[in-house]
Amino acid sequence: MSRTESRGTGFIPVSPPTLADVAERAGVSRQTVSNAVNNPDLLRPGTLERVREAIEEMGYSPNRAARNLRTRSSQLIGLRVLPAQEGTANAMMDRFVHTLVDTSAEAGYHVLLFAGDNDDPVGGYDHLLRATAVDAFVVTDTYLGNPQAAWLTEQRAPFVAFGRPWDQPQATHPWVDVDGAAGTRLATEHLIEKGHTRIAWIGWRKDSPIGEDRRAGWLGAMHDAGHPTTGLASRVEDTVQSGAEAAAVLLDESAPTAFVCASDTLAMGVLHTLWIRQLAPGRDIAVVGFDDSQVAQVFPVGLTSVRQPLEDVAVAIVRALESLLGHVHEPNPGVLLTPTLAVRESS
Amino acid sequence: MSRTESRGTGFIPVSPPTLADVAERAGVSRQTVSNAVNNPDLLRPGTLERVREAIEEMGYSPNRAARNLRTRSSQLIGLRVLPAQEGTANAMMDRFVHTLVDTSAEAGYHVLLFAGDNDDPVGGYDHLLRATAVDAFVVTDTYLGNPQAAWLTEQRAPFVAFGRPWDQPQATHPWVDVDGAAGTRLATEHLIEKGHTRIAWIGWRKDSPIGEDRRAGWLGAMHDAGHPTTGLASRVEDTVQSGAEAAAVLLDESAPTAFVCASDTLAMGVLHTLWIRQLAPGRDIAVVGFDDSQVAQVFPVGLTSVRQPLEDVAVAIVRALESLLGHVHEPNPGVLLTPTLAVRESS
DNA sequence: GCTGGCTCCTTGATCGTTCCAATCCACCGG
DNA sequence: CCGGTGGATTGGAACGATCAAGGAGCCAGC
Repeated sequence: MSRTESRGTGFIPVSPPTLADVAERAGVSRQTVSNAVNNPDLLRPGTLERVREAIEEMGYSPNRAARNLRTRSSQLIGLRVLPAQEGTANAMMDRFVHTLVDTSAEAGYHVLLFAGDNDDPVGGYDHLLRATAVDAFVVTDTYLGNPQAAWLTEQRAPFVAFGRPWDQPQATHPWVDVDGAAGTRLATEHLIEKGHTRIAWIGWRKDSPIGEDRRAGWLGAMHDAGHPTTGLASRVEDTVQSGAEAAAVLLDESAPTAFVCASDTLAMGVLHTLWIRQLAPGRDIAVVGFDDSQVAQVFPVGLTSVRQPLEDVAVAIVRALESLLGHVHEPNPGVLLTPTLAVRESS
Repeated sequence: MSRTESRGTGFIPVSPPTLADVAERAGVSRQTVSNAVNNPDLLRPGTLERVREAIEEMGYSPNRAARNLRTRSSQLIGLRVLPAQEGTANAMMDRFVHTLVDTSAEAGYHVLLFAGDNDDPVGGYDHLLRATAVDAFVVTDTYLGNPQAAWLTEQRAPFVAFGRPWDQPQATHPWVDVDGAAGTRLATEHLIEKGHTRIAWIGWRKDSPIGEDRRAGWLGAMHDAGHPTTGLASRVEDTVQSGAEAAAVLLDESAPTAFVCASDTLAMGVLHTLWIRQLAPGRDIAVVGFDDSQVAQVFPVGLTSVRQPLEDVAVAIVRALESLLGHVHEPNPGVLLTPTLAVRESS
């Protein structure tokens, strides 16, 4: 009963060969072909060879849906995408997603994107979970008060977070994060080494633990070096405009010679103010941003910026996912990676 | 035979309810529940109500794998992601992908990302196709000589291309593209309106049909206005450095008062040269870029840029996919959309 | 009263794979 | 010669949904 023959009639697309087709051709049973694919060690070398030839000749690939149904797994990892933010410098997700896709592929997984909805933060997760459409999630927006991590834990859904559980220190889910404080410390120490003593900080509002973390790096480095910090810190919204205004105020009131910013967006604001005041970035005033965005890279006066090791983050996340899905209990659920500093002309 | 009871023992995660579970609870057959989900019109209102209640109470969602197996479709759309390019201004894929995910979701599809490999341009496609892991593809990198479109056509795989089949005018696959020439024409006419007559062009090498298309828009607008173009065009690599050098040469030799560029990356190069020469963008020399990247948006002197309607592109692509997968024959396979101009201080 | 047609619902088969238990076979020691 | 052993292979069942037929039940019409 050759199925390809009975089906391959004219325009109707020929359906791909199945296990049974391959089995018939190789003169073995379905299960043997299945084993050849999944547990080659179980076959005698000769048989394996024969089956492999048949697979090759027929261009066989196991049907995903059937395998998923039987094994109750989809080999898919869900990643929620948020609305693209216009007017900010940050397009780092590109880098992260690409490595995530690459690394997942090596581990035998694909990445499934689904839409996020701020009104219903767990809706998308719920649907995919109940339909067993994905095996696990990667959660990237672990901002304060985000219910996703708690909800997923409650549902016993496997997931790995990009970002520490700031507001839930008792959380036990695996996470991977970048040590923001280490990044800003790196930036500040770099500036101190260049001879700066009055280094200002422009960061986010106090309710952002990520922002406070980054601020702590600047503060720590300044304290360690014995430099003053009073009047040198500012906390604003993450927009170019806010950064520009904060820089203007700081320049007027505290005469800093360098700026460390919580984001490239804010740094662009600083550069804007310098531009207006005819101050040359790097020569007159040093500026360091955060995220090493494309903006930092192509800006005429290259912007020195803290670069998150997003590739390493993605790799660590996939590792965590693997041990999670392989039912290997990982004793230490948290991974903290250290960023680097991309030094350019602005410092 | 209550399955949830027999399974929900202690730590073992309770498997989601199945069609049969819901059917038992609602006192109907499996098929009736299936119809309640997929063809509600077939049920009597009372029955439908009853089944819906059962579905609601049990939190039932159809198992994706089972449905996929039976219907021979995955409700997944494959999108190949390319390595993130560093040092260029362009992160427009973010915007595109997000809308694609949103629009696909409305049409009942999810987006599956898979890794691209330059050595094996069709490898990823081939695997997913043979495993019937996706229903269709969105092909974004339709550069010259790219074998994917032809290969997919040959395999009778459903796909929609973002980008015209430049080198294969006889291709019949559906595609959606942005009219680059219209964009640069818009940019050039905008500058002409501002009183400029010596408007220079900085574009890509001649072997890029997209680049030549964009160049044609500038050329056409200049001709129509009766302005000279000789010595005002330059073709270079798509890097900041090349853009800067080209701008320097053009300024020295042809004294343009404005630049239209094939990309924001090149425009950044122009701005670099202006910066060095102490020329103020927008006041002394006008500059227009292409893509409305984040760089254009956050640059201190906002960069006027041609903005591709990526949201509309994504919507059109999903429409095309729908009619493709619904076996509706679309007589006109090509959709050409017109970009807009995001005017900022640089012009 | 029987038929035909309609609406509403049910039953058995099927999609292509992997799990499970059984079978086959060669080899070995007693 | 027989039972035990263990590796290689097999056939049936199951995963959970939809498809394709096939009933009930009801009503109109002759």
